[in-house]
Amino acid sequence: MKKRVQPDDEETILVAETFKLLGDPSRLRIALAVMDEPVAVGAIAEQLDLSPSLVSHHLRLLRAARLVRAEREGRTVRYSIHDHHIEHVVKDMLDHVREGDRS
Amino acid sequence: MKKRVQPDDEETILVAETFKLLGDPSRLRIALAVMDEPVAVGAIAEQLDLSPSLVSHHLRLLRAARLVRAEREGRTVRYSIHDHHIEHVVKDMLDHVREGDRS
DNA sequence: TGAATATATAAACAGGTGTTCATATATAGA
DNA sequence: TCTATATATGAACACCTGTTTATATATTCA
Repeated sequence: MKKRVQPDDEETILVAETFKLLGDPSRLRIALAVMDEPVAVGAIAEQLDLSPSLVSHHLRLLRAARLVRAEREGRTVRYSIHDHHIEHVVKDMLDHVREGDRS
Repeated sequence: MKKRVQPDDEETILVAETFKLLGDPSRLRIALAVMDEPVAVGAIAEQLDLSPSLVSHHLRLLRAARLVRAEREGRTVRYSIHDHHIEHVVKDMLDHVREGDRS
């Protein structure tokens, strides 16, 4: 129950790996696409104009890092953002980028 | 002054690029190292056991993305985290990772 | 100016990674 | 079972990226 502040090496690597997942445009778009509601793999692929195979590949990684969660419903599997935590991280970073443009 | 929610393609790529920067262990460690106070390049290199050259390389990227800021003081240049925004992003992600370990 | 220290930059290489294509698995309905 | 649809997985490849090494720039002090 002790609240550590500075991460050890293992945690640092885990955090970096998670950031890296969001560091790819396709994966980030997928994460954004499932932000509001559960979306099926095929629907994500259509919306983002990516192959279902590629979307599935990325979803597996995102899921392994608990960035998204899956729920099966018959033949389709719907993915959604894992929790509000991740939502905040993405939105905060978006705010950071938007603060940067002097337009 | 309009508050957009969904990023366009350009913003998405920028956000991804910024996440990618934090997605490398060395760069993340550097970002963490300058979290509390401005630290000189050489001091960061010593503390993290990285070459000054490598640290400088990474700092240039972090600086270009406004993740850190630099202030020169004579021969030394001290770097610090750019703002609390970035601090939150990193700490939130750390929390996410820590929620994951069932130990 | 010249030497010493602190950063920064350039080129090059090895290892990693996103994507595609082919194939496999899973579920539903007939 | 057979067919059709929705996801998932494996292998291969082209491109990218972190790191090293060498060199350059910047600042201080004598």
